Amino acid sequence: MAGFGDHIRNAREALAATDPRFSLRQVAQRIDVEPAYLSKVERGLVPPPSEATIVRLAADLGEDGDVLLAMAGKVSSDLQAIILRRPKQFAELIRQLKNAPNHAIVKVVREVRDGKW
Amino acid sequence: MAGFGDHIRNAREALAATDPRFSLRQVAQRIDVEPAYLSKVERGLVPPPSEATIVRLAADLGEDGDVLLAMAGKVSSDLQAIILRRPKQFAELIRQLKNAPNHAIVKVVREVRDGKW
DNA sequence: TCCAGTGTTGACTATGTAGTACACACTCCA
DNA sequence: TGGAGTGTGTACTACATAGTCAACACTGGA
Repeated sequence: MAGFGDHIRNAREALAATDPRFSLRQVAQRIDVEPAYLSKVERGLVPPPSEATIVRLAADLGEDGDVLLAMAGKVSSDLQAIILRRPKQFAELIRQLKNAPNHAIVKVVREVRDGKW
Repeated sequence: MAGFGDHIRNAREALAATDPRFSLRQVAQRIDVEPAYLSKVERGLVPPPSEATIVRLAADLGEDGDVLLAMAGKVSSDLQAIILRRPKQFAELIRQLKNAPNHAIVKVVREVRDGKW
């Protein structure tokens, strides 16, 4: 398993290779945490940051917020809020899709988007 | 808004009306918390319990676990686990269904269950 | 050569979460 | 009439979360 820390370190260093603005210290400053903390996060010495910090980090590195949150074992709170409004319906839907192939979910998304309901 | 505490107090007292096994103390004992704590939970003096405790409580009172968790502002961790395996797909799906009418979600559930994918 | 910028170490802290422990007061019914 | 069972008030605790802060050692360019 790649792990949250490894992933963002790799992502950041890839960017840093061509752009000095992606040093650990400068990223830390932009996302408003101490360099020491980001260093520990990247090396997995501390658990992944809070949702808000992960989101800022994802934005800075040009990564997908939902995916980065997932690597940290978290589900975006805006998704949670949607689920919480209709817990029964969404619980059933999600459990139903547990073992569905990826393309099935994508297809459902498309159908809903195209208003086939 | 009804609130978590009010809801379970109502549910418990309704059961207690015909069955003495649903006194606050006896329920507390079965779900393995102190009576004082359950008392405070029911009156909203403390935040709702942990997921595990809510699940035991729901089972004891014959309530829907997902709904009770939702009233506590929590999404069941087994649902989270499903989402976390494919964060992108589920994030898109859920956001797409944010404003969909209830029957649309139910319909999707049915279609998936019936293997229309 | 020196210093600006780099990553890192170790100690510490504030807030939130999820309760326990124990005593108190009331009621009812045997 | 007194004891079993009821709900409640107050104080306290253990652990997790989400970081800060100050100081250290290394490196590359002016």
